Amino acid sequence: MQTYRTHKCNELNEEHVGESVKLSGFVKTIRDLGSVLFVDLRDHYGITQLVTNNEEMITKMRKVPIESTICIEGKVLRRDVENQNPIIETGKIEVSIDILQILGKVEKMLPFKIEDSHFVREDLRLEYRFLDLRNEEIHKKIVFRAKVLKSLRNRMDNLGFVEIQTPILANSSPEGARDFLVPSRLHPGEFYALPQAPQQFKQLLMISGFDKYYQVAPCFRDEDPRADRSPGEFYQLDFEMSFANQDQVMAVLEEVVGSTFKEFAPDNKVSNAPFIRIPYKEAIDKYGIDKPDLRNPLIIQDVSKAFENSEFRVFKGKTVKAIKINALDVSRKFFDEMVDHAMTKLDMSGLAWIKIAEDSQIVGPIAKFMVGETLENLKDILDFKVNDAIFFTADTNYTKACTDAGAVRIELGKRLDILEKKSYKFCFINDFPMYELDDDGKIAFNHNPFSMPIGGMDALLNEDPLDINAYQFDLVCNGYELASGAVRNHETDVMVKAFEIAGYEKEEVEKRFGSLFNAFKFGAPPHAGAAPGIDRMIMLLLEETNIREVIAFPKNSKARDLLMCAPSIVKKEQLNDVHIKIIEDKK
RNA sequence: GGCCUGGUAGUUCAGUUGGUUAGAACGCUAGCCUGUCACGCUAGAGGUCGUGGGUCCGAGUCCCAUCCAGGUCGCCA
Repeated sequence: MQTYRTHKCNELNEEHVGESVKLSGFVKTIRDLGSVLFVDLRDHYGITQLVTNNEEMITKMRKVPIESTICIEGKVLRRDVENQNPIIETGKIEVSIDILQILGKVEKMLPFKIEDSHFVREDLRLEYRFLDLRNEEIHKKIVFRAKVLKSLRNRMDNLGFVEIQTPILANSSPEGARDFLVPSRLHPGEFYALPQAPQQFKQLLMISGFDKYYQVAPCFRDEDPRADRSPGEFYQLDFEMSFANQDQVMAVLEEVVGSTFKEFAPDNKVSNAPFIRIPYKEAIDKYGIDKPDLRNPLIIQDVSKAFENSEFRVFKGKTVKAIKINALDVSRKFFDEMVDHAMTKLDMSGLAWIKIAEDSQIVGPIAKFMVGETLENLKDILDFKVNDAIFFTADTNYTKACTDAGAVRIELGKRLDILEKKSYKFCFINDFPMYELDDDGKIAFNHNPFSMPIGGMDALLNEDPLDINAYQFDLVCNGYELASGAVRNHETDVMVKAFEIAGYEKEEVEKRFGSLFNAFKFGAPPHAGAAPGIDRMIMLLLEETNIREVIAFPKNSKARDLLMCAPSIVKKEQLNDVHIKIIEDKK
């Protein structure tokens, strides 16, 4: 039986000089100097330099294509001081190639140089992902991910959570994204759905008395991807707690997520618990978005009042939002480019701005309207000084004025380079509205319908639905939504009422989530939970902006697996088995 | 589905106002080289300029269509 190695490629050092060793790995590079030849041998652990000046061995080694796997036997040799390589762990020694065995030869031209794979176009990298992953930098990210996962599990275990696996072949979810469907062979015309989240299962586990559940849960959603959103499937650290309130769930997130960031980003400033809580409405007001990047110091202010009696028709009677910046070093060109960006990229109808010049004069395209009462009011609200500049967004629709300002705030943060460096700023966005008006002006759930309305039945009966908030919150870090959490609604009468307000009959509720609804009738404990996104956490920790960088085998932006060629056409027999007939797309 | 950006050698890219034979670097092949570590040097091979139409004396370059890729909006509690 063959043994492949006595040591890994990161292990040998001066202590081993003189020993006979056996190493296996990938040929990273061959440096052929004629009468002496060097090989960098790479494995998962590190790199060791091999050397030979034996003519026969040189000839043999020259024929080994780069990236082949080889096994060598040789002696550990000390390198002269001037020939040492401080960059690699094993830089003080090298190993002679006395016996060479080629284990796996590269037979085709490599599609790209392994060291450069990070710069290669993404679809080619994904097609040859197994080579891409050989790149040490990319390799490390996957190992890093494993360490984070282990740490997360340890933290959950230490807090007394029990890991329980829930079905992958599950049922179609009543709310949210499109499902991935799996046709049933045994039951013609019926389908499983891959879970968008183990939401209903984890609630059932609470009713089963497991008290604290968690799971590194695969979640499947058939939606278009984004740079920060994995196509098709992703992982959440899903957890749920019985007899717990919102603060207790937040405390778990602070402990688990916060500490994990501190552990894996030791050079960065990480928010201390308790994380700041920002009610949803306040977030929209101050940041124009429900996932604010708090590294950005700019805050949006409401200046509608200043324009109530203004002659400036574009603003008069509208919601007007303002962002004040220090414009000491900002050129006219900066303003023009911001306006251009707002109109072309942000799809805004315009972007107004003024600057307070050295002589306290207001300058800018709308400066002439900044007079009298308007100016006095603006000064009161914004407290601006010489060299400040102010950007305005205005709209008859309150939310639109806010979100426009939010987009401008983000862009200003980027262009002015004022984001706090090396820091992870966490906050909770809470008090999400229970309902919103849909496109037809009807009352609809703003998020999933499982959350407990704040105020319970009393609120549902006596308040304007649009004023009711839910025990529903997000954990946000540096502008990314990291987790969603909620106190669940475990009271059937409150649930029926909640659905009634959204226009659903009781029968509809029982039909769409019958199992859960029925289970609630058997002594459900109040429960609450959350689910931080694991891929996104790791992406943030590695300071990546593309989530596919932290996934071993990601799908591309059209949800295709370019390596395994999925999805693919299947045999007719397979379709017959599951009672599926393909209908040609008529266009 | 909408919008933006891109597609030129195996890879990453350049290619000016439309003008002769489409270039560079790295990789690949062959040769030289005893201390390299992104080794160096010499030579060579390698192209349907995504695809299909069009304008023009002439298209990598301009126009139209289409495919592919990335981003973004819709969508995603």
